[in-house]
Amino acid sequence: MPPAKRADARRNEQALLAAAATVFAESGVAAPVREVASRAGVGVATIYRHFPTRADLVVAVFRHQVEECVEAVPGLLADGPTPYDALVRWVDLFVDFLVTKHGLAEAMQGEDEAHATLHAYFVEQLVPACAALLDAAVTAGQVAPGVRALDLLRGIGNLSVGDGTFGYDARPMIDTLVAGLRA
Amino acid sequence: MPPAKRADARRNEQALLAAAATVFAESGVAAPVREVASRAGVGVATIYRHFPTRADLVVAVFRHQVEECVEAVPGLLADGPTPYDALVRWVDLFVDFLVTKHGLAEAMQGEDEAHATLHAYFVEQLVPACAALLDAAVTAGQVAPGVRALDLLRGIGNLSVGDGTFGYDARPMIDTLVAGLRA
DNA sequence: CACGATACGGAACACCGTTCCGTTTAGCAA
DNA sequence: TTGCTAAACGGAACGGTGTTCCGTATCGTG
Repeated sequence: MPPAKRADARRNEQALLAAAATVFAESGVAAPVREVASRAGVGVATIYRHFPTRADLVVAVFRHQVEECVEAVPGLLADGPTPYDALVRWVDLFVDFLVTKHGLAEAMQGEDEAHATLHAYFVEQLVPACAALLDAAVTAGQVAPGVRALDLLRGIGNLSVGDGTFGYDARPMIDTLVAGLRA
Repeated sequence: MPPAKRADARRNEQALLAAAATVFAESGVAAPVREVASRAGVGVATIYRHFPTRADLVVAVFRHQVEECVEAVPGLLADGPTPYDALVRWVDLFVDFLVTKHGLAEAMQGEDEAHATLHAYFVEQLVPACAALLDAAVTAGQVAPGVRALDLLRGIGNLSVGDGTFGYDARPMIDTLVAGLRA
C-alpha cells in the first residue's frame, strides 16, 4: 500500500472540492479551471495533481448525489404503487439533479476523450439502477420491452440539456418520452 | 441600395461555402475556422468578413436542406394516411438530416451567444413546419394537445446529439418520444 | 492608366485546458 | 532543535481555440 498523503495535500483536496462545488453552482460545470483554482487559493497544477482530468473533479463533486439516485431505487420500487410509478418518480429525481446543476447534462454527453471518464462514471452507476426499474416495469407488463436502459438514460440526459434557454422546457418532453415507454 | 460586391468577394464567398460544406462533412460542424479558411485558400479574416459569426456560415451551408424539410410538410400531410403518419415521417426526415451532419445537433443547442443566430434560424424555419403537423394530428385526435412545437423540435434535436457515440442510439428514443405524443 | 474604395492575409490578442519545472514545505530521523 | 529528502506546490509555458487588427494588394472606375 502506498504511503499516506501529506496533510497539506489532503487539505488542498478538500478545499478544491469545496471550491469546485461553489464555482460549479455559480458559473456552471464548464467553469474555467483557473477559477476553481483561484477560489481554492491554489495553483492550477494542484487541481491536476489531485484530479487527473476535469472529469474526475466533476465526478468527485457530484458523486454523493449520483449515489443517492442509485440508492433511491429499492425504496421507490417498494413504495410505488406500481413499477411504472417508481420509474416515473426516479426519472423526476434524476432530472431534478441534472437541471439544477447547470451544464452537467451538457458535460455528460460530450463526445471528446476528456469527457469520456465523466460519461463512463454516470453510465456505470446509473445504468444498472435504471435497468432495475425498467425491467420491473416490463415484467409488470406496464412498459414495452426492447428499450435499453443506456438509451433511456442518455435520452433523458440529452432532453435535459438547455432547459430554460431559448424558451425550451425539458420537463414536458421528458414526460412525453416516459409516456412513450408504456406498453 | 448599397453598391454591388466586388467580383473577388463573391468568388471567395462561394469558395468558402464549398469549403465549409466539405470540411463540415469530414470533420463535423465544430471544425476549426482555420481549417475551413485554408481549405478555401483564404485567410481567416475573410470568413468573418462574409459570415460575421460561425453560426451564419453554418446557416448558409445548410439553408437548402432546412428549406427542404420545411417544404416537405404539405406533401407529407397530403400523402400520409393520417396526420400522425405524416408527423412520424417528417421527424424521420429531420433526424436523418441532423445525424448525418455530424455535430449539427450539438451546435443547435449551444447556449452561448455565438450559437444564438443558428438556434434562431432553425426555430424560425422549423417551428411553423412542425406546428402545422402537430396541429393537424391534434385536430385529428391522434395526438394529445398541449405539446409545443418548439419543445418537440428542440427535444428531437437534443435526442439526436451524440448518436452513435458510447453505444447510444438516438432513433429508438426519438421513436419513443413521438409515441408518447399519442392521445 | 491612375486612383480610391474594397477586400485580403496573416499576425496578434484573449481565453481555454494541460504540462513542466524551479521552489517550498511537511514529516521524520538524528 | 535541526537537517534532509521526498512530496507537493505555484505560476509560467505550451498548444489549441475563436476573433480582431492593420498594413498590403486588388478590383473597378473615371
